[in-house]
Amino acid sequence: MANSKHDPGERISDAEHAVMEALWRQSPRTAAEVCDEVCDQRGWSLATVKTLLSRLVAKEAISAQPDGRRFLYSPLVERADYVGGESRRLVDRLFGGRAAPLFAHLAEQEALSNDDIVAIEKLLKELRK
Amino acid sequence: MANSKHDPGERISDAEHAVMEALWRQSPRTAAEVCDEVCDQRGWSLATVKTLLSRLVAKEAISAQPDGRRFLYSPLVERADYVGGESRRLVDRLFGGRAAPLFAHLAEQEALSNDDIVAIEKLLKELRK
DNA sequence: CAATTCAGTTTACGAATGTAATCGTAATCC
DNA sequence: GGATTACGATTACATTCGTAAACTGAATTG
Repeated sequence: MANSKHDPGERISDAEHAVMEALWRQSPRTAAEVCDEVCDQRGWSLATVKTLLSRLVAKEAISAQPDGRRFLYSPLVERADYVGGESRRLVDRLFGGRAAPLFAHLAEQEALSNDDIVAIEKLLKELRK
Repeated sequence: MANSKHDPGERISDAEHAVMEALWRQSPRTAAEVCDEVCDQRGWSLATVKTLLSRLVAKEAISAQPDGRRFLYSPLVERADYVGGESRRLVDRLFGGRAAPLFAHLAEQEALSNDDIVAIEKLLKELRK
């Protein structure tokens, strides 16, 4: 394996993931700033965001740098690692670890747009070199 | 949208999914038969399987046909629907609904074997017709 | 027919999750 | 400088999940 910064060890939940996305988009951020970005979309209160931030700190998925009396939160887990892990999990669970059947399914469900197809063909060309 | 038989409405959990897989492989099945197939792999007791079967019935993910004093369980949710739904969820959550980035990630993580690549190219050829 | 066995149902119980409210305290505003 | 604000920390509480054990009633067995 090449480069995994920090395992969260414990898994990141759905709600927590929304907070991670906000921090991946920009960091470091205060709790209030994160709330600005997610509270509306998810119908959350600031208190909820604070809870989620604490839990993420506990899981070592993010760090909290003291800044005066508050904290600036930053991701410890990289988005690429998280996304890779989750993708892998799905492929393992549902497709016996093979990616091709996943694509077959996405294709069947018409989840592949023309843009997707073009993009993927380009990728394949790269890969087979 | 084309054909979805039965939504489970509630989501199928990880442990429940293992039971579903057993029933998708073959059905109808009794609790004991399901246990034969999964208890070893997961280190579960028969009691656990019974609980999971009950919960799946409650979620209307499977049916229970009385057969004498026991039940024969069968999936109500089709595997293709479940798999499609889960795949879609992942793609939506992590890739903004676009499949191409998922593909890129799998490629980067070397999660694509040569066989996968060949299979996917074949699929793409079909699709663009 | 009484005892045992077997199948489903009910109850259990701790950990994780979603979603906050409350508390304690440091800073800031009149 | 007392009141109000702004934060994080602590506590809360209903659900879901994982993992069973206990219970109940029917069937089988001796």
